[in-house]
Amino acid sequence: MMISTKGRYALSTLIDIAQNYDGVTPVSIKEISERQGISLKYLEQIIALMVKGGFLKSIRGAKGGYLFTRSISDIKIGDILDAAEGTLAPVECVSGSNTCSKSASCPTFPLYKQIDDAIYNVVNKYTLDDLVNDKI
Amino acid sequence: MMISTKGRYALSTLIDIAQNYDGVTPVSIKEISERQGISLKYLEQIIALMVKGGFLKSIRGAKGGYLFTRSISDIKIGDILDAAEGTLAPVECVSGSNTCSKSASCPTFPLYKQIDDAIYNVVNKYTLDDLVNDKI
DNA sequence: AATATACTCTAGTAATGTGGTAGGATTAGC
DNA sequence: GCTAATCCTACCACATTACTAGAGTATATT
Repeated sequence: MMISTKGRYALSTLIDIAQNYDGVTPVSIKEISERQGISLKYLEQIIALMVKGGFLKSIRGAKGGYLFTRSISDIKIGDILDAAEGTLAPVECVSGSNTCSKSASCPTFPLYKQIDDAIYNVVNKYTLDDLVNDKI
Repeated sequence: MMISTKGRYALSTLIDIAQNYDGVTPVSIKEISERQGISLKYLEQIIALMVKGGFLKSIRGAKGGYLFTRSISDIKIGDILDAAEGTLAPVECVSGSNTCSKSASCPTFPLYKQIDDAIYNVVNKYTLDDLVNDKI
């Protein structure tokens, strides 16, 4: 399973916020936790990754919660999953910039690269808006 | 990393056998272990998966080793990786036959399904022969 | 027949990653 | 000042991964 609960909960959480934001009051972790059935404390950590990733901003204190920093049609699924999981690379040798030094002579490298490309091709094709509004 | 050492070693091992089989003497674990830099004992277990998967057959005793059961152009990469890893599914809900029961109403399911399809589309497009002879 | 070589099977184990839990500090609305 | 909420960091149980180890079985060669 290359996408752990972190990535899946992150996606579900952002979808939840998109669907439940009334336009005024920020969405609290407690609400999301109850609706999605995710432990409040674990969710805190996942949401922290989403804030760090720049998708959400927080409003502290009573009546606080989270809001999107920009339109959900500007947030790519691949960016969310990368922020939550670190990377979606199928093997380390094709992970981001640290491409393996022996790749030129490695008979398996082109395969791993194609798998990696295929995955990112899908997740970078869709935005959060596509998921929320069933455009996929 | 969705492809662990098991899957990677399995692939490298099969490629090694294809490249080093002289047409007469079976290829021994010891040889492969030395060439590929994989512990002999760990390799035993990985090769056992390849025998179980039907790609290799063993010749026991002195001068024994392993041979392919069929042409390497008839062995799909996806089948090798499935035999080694169990599954390549990115999330459990799209893994083989045990598709999630709530998939119809799940906003993320179509995404996971597309990722899964994209991965298998690549690994089922190539055979071991393609990797051995740089046709990829 | 003895020996060495090589596969077979099963158990154990260290290191790592996953999926949390816990507690307290900080901030802001009322 | 009380309460609701985020923030921060430490800790921990469990599962998986990546091996190591050892005893057993088969067979080619001498």
